Amino acid sequence: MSRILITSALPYINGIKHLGNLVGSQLPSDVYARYMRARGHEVMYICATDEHGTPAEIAAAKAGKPVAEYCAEMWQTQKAIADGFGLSFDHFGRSSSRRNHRLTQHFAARLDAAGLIREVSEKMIYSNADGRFLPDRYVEGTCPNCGYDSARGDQCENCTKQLDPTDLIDPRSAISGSTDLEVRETKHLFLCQSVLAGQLEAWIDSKTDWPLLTTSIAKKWLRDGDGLQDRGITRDLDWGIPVQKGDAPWPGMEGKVFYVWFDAPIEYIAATAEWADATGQDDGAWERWWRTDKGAGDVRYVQFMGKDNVPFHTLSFPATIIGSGEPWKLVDYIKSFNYLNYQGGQFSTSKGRGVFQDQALEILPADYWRWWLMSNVPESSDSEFTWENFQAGVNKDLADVLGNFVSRVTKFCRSRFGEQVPEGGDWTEAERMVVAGLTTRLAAYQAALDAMEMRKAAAELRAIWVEGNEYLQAAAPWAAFKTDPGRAAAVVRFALNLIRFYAVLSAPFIPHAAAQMLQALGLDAADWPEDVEAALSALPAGHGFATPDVLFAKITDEQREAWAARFAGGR
RNA sequence: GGGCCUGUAGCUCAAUUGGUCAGAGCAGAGCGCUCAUAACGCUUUGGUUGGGGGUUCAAGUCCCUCCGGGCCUACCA
Repeated sequence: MSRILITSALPYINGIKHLGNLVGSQLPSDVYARYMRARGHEVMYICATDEHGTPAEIAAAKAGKPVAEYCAEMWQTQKAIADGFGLSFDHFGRSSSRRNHRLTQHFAARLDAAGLIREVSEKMIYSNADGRFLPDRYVEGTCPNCGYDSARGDQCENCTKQLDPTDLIDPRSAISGSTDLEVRETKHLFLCQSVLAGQLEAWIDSKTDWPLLTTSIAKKWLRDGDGLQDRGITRDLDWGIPVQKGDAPWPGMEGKVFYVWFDAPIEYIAATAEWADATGQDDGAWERWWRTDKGAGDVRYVQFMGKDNVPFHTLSFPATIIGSGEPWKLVDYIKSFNYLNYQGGQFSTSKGRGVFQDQALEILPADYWRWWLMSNVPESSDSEFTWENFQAGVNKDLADVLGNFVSRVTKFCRSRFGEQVPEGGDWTEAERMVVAGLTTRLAAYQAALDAMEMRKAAAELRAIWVEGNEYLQAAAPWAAFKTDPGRAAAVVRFALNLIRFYAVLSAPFIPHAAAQMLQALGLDAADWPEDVEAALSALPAGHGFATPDVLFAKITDEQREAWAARFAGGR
């Protein structure tokens, strides 16, 4: 048994996320966590909301609520949605927690003591009407290059020229539209990542088994231009973690907070501490996951994220950890994903284009989404959601191949033998062949999941389901029943055991349906099969079951068309 | 502008990292079965691997070039 620490990238707090946010971190990490638990490993699976930063403040203002209240409510909402999708976090924390405040301030103090923090004085745009400094992208104006009138302060969307907000002609606040802007001098703390660049590069180079996507992004940042740049880790905002050296004030930094990307990854650790608090345990309980001097030496730590998160997880956060000089656990493997597009374009929160997580759960059970998203997860390149593909995949895989198998076996048994596992007959060559085939398939399935190759794992699982249909067709218990009822009984007994087998193996991907299958068989739980032959003999003759309802109703053409129209845009 | 990824059957993806006639699922066609959610099984059509050039005994894989798609470029997160 090993100990596996799993973190999913933190969803940002400013509203309900669309499916793209699920597919690249939360779902694959959940499949992995469920699988590893099923294999008997000790798992700590952590996620949290990422609550700080300008967008959170703006979203709260739009909702007409104090930001703390807004975040608390949105956390509840996101938690409920995560539960709805069956995400099995050991703890779903908040980056605004007391634990994260203390830990973030602690890390800053350690970095400062190590000489890795320097003060930088910067000129920033201040909006008098908004009463706040504006990040570059929140300053709009006319592009000096092409004349586009809605260019942003970081880059002109029209001509793609990189800009400085002070370059803009007639600059205005993107928040209020106010032109009452001024340049103000402000002091910020920078993390001296450049000092650690050599260590970081050596560390990245040692990770030869990481996805290409992960290492290529990391190396790009390490080597581009003048190499890894120092990074500002503080902001002039109200909502956030106050800049302090541990418990002590930080002279000159009064009224400032840490940058959201500094405190967000630290929340992985803090959320584990929140978990210990919530379950009434002491610090040792979470430290044994995170401190290599306190028991985390044998932990394998895996992170899941979309590609946009990779620089912060390969460089900034490791710089924080390494720079602290303390024995915190560094990530062992980073599984990164590309983007999921929607019907030929991007999912768009602002345009209401695509399916949002709450809407997804309204229209279909979680397992439909889990299955399709994971069997089409963007592992090697961006992938695309279309309603046609979604309908075809779900109907064929879940309804026809798996659901119908459960249906045909249980209904046939009920009509011929009644609702208990039938007695009589013995295994023949046919059953032994299936056991041999499934043993090979199971090994491939496990290998894919061990390697976090989600598409491959899904394909193997599907192939395992198909074996059941092939077996039934060949064994034809409906024909055997007429001449040799004992043989038919043996086939049905074997097939009912296959349902149990499928429930166990499918649970990482479709936990709700798997639970229904077990429940129909009158079981609360079932162990992962270490031996296929034994697993397929687990249900004895005489064991009662209940013929389940249709496991997966098919998506009709009418539904598909209605949804395609509803989610085309304009939420 | 710079960097990275990507282009394989109508669709979605594989191909042990340079090594048998480039494979699977879906869709299409034919046959079979009748237990089942008109479900299942078997067989089968379909590819000059985006175009062109090069290296090699051997290229989907490496190099050059052109064309298309995408991402990143450090204050959105």
